[in-house]
Amino acid sequence: MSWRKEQRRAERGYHHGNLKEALLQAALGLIAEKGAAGFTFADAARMAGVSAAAPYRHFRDRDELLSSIAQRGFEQFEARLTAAWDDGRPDTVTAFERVGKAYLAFAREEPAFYNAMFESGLPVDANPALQAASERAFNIIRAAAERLAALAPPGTPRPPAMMMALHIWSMAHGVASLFSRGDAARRKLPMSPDELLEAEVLIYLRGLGFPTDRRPPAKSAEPPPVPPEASSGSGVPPGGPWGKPK
Amino acid sequence: MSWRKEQRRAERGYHHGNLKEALLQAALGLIAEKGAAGFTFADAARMAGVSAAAPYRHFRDRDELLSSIAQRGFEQFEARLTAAWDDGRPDTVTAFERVGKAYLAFAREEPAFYNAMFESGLPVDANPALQAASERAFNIIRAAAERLAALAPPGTPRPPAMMMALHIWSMAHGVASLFSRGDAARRKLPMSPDELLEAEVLIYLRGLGFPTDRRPPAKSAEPPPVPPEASSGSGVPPGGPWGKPK
DNA sequence: CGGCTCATGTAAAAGTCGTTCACATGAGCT
DNA sequence: AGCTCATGTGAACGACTTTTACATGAGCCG
Repeated sequence: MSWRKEQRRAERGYHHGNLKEALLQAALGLIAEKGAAGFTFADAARMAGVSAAAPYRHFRDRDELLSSIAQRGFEQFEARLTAAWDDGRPDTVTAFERVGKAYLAFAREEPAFYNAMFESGLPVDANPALQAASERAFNIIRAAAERLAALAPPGTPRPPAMMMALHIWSMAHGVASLFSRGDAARRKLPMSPDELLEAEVLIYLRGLGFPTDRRPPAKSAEPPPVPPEASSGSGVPPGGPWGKPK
Repeated sequence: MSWRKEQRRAERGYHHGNLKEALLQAALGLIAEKGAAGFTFADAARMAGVSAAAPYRHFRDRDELLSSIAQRGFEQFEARLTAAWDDGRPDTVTAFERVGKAYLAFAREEPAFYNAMFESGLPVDANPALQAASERAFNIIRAAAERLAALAPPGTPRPPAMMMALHIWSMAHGVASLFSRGDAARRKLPMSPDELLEAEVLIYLRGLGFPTDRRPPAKSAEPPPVPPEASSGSGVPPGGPWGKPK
């Protein structure tokens, strides 16, 4: 039973050398399989091959470990949203939808981070660093909404970018929470969460007056950083945004 | 300290008489203040004035208590949504938005239920009764979407009602989870969660081609159960759905 | 190279929970 | 009156969190 521990101890000596990181990784794995609620400080210590008291040299308590994970999560989240947005290339609407997909992809592919960030019940606003990280992630959506709002078709009132950002955030979060994870994900849906969110966003954007048809594959020429594009399409795609894809 | 317990015991004798209900109420209170994660079986027992083992005569384990609460929550939720929908009176769009507001109101006014239902991490689909209750609640939204879809303006493709229902659900859930409770609720918003959701839904409906202007106060005459109403309004309200109210 | 020091780890202990088990109580039926 | 079974008690077990006193050894200083 404990020969592993002994052996590992032999390998690394009395001092672990990188316990903090090892604990974070262990916790990540545990949260992924048992949820933030089921995750245990003692388990993480065991998994790292140290005593139950050792983690207290690196984290004030269990919550601080969770916060650290959430923090990292927000950072990775921000990175993925940033990459998806890609500064609005090749065009604002396409990039915008890519951000939505990235949101869902993150929820699906990083359940542990997502769990720690949004479902662990830890008070985000109690930790300034955590709040700042969350803010930075949201700012990606906000910046994207800003650019999108600037393209509002002339003649219609320009929607407040902040409101758009909050709307999109709530859609992505709602779909991710309800359909893209765990329990309700098993609810049999007429379409995938990705398709569901894409249609939702497209309908929403159309409600704001944006042209939302899929554009034809770009002619290969590199478009300028911020193409004018103001009203390139005409309007409603045949069948609507929910037309069966493929 | 313990005179209360003694006194209560004197009042009610060895047998509590209504322990199951008392435990549910106690748990509800505890969840409201400390969240489903922080809620403790032992605490509920203490609050009901019985030993820590007593609850096991009424619930298989802690999870079953939580499930019972979630179940009740879904039932109350369904009742509130049903009342808000009011079978589509006075007109479908108005009633539909009332359902959205009811969703938020429930999340705000019944944090304990909401927590148990959506944030406690208990496997909804593992409990058939729970799943059924959740299904019934969702069916209200679904039925409302059905009626709304049937009113789709002629000439435009008719949106699938199920999709609409899922979209509306995700919006309401997203707004409720992110802005209407606990942590992120303190994020300073440019508008209230209610206004946020209302605008979101209106824009969405407009994207589907529905007329979404506010109608003038009804002339006092009782409208027929399902008024025709198909395209009573003209289209875009001045300033858009996000126009500063009041 | 020898010794100091401090970060890092351990063991033990206290307090809390969840859960089980043998036993106690008393409400309601016969 | 007596029986019985649902309901409550107390004690006990193991797991977890957190604290405390003590151990180890890596890195630095002379």
